[in-house]
Amino acid sequence: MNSSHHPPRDRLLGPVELVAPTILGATLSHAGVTVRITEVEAYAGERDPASHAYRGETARNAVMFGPPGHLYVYFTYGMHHACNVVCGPAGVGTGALVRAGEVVDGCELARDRRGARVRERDLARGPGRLAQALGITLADGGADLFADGPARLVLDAYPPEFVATGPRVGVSLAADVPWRFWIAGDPYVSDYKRSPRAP
DNA sequence: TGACAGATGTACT
DNA sequence: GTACATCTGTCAG
Repeated sequence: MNSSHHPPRDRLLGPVELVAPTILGATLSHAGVTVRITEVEAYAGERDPASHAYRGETARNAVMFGPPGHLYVYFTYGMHHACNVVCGPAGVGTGALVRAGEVVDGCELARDRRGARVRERDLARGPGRLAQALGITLADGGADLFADGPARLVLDAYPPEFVATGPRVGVSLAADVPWRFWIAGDPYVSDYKRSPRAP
């Protein structure tokens, strides 16, 4: 149930490290697949050395400097896409990386995209896997998650259970800042890996 | 469990 | 031109 009378987009305003955990338990849908979000990370724009927005706005990260509730998609390691929900007011460049989820609808489609041999638990466990399961690519960058488009975010289940906190995965700067949030005990959460370049 | 290849955009020199 | 990235799958041990 959703007791708030505010539009869902307004729930994404505020400091991203406080907003990000409220995305846990929400559902993200795209192209016939829906996932229940189990793990997120906060990236705090120009005040966060690990953020793509740390050095200010560029063509790549421009979406994060726009209004909240839009999808910032980036492509990395030459083969993986990852999805962020833009948070905070326009201009600050903050967002929440959606790191993992449980596929709750469209399992067949997700498996087609991820491969027939992939275990159900691994369909969307990890940011690259989640984007692939949902069929999200750079073409979806900038999509409004609260409009009548192909990508939709439904924020109505928080808090799901106890929220656990720890350092973010794979970041070499600000490697100890505890801005990774996941649903405690949930099996659909990725493994922690510290960046090999972290101090 | 751990090391590493894989492939390309981005930011910085 | 160069280093490296909000990663994943595979193979050695």
